Amino acid sequence: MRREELAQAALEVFLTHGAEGMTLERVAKVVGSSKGTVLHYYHSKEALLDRVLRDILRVLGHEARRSVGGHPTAQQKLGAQIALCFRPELFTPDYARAWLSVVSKSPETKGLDRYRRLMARRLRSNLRAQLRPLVGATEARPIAESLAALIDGLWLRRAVDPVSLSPERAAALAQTHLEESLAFL
Amino acid sequence: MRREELAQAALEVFLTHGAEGMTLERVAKVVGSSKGTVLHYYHSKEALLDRVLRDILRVLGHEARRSVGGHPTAQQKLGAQIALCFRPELFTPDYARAWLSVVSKSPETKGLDRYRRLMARRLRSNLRAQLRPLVGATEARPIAESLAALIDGLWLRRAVDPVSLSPERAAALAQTHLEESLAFL
DNA sequence: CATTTAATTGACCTATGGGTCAGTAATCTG
DNA sequence: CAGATTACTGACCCATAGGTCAATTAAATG
Repeated sequence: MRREELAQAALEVFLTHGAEGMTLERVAKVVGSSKGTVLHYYHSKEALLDRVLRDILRVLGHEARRSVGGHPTAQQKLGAQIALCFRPELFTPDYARAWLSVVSKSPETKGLDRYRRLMARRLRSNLRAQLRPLVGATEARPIAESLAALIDGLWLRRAVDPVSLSPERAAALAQTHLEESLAFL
Repeated sequence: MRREELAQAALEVFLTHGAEGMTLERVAKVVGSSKGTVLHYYHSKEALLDRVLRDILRVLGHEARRSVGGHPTAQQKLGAQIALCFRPELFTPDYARAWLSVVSKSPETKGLDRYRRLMARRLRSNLRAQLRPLVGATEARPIAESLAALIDGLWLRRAVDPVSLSPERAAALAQTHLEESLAFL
């Protein structure tokens, strides 16, 4: 159970300080312990970060299935997918910055790259899968690519400018882009 | 003249290793000198990084005026602006990663934040200014915002996945998005 | 209760990286 | 040529951060 407590603390530190800033000492302090204890349960920082990212991805995947799968039509599924990307409790400056820190650090660390790839691929392939029945396979790809890039760009802006872009506005921009793309066929 | 040489070397290191990875020792090694020498000409790493970013922004601004200003119509100006964003010698994995490292580091360093803001604001306001005569002031803003976010997202993808997105394809996606937005009025 | 097993700590090691400084070599200048 | 300024170096300091390890304490178990 101490392992879980530490994973929780690590997530907290990760969200406020990013991947680089998630130091063993900070994690230890949150749980009122020492660096040695953290390393007793996770043999390296990489292992701890791995655990944190795995947890995030698991929750996200679960939410995606729950939220997107509940709708019958493809349009509704797409809308739900976009809404999920910009859910106010998810589309926060903290999350955005933390994600950005992973993306920016991943080239030089092998473990992180896996999660970044997974995240990016999952979004694109989900969008494409839901677009296919609407516009066909050949048209689905560029639309999914463009929409995914737009979503990434909006997240990036959320990370660097926490005030001037609300979740609602971001979601609206993405939704508009999708509708315009669909109208052009 | 040694100052210029060092600025050049710093730019080189910055592009290959990012803002964090631009260490004084690496810069010194490029110019065949020692860390002390670098600090002799730039009293801190921050000052050196400042110089590098200032240079990049100056060149970019110059290119923008030259390339965008040369066209008469607003549509052509917008096309030129997009083309500039994805010029093959600019839209490189190195540039993208370096830029990303600045964005991701900027929250905790105030000097960097200035340049990030400048870069982001410049793109958005340029796009908006050229959109205004076409669609009016009220419509120009959301279109510029969306297009800027898409461009950012495409740069981000370039940074993390250097192979699967060519400059031409990225430019085409942005151009398509612009045309679809314009057609909806 | 005693012995083993797990948990926890803090001291210590190493590496990195920014920055300081005194001393030395080179170059300009009267 | 002499003296002053400038260029340059390497040794050193300090902080951070990951990781090791032996010793100590707590807990479980026969």
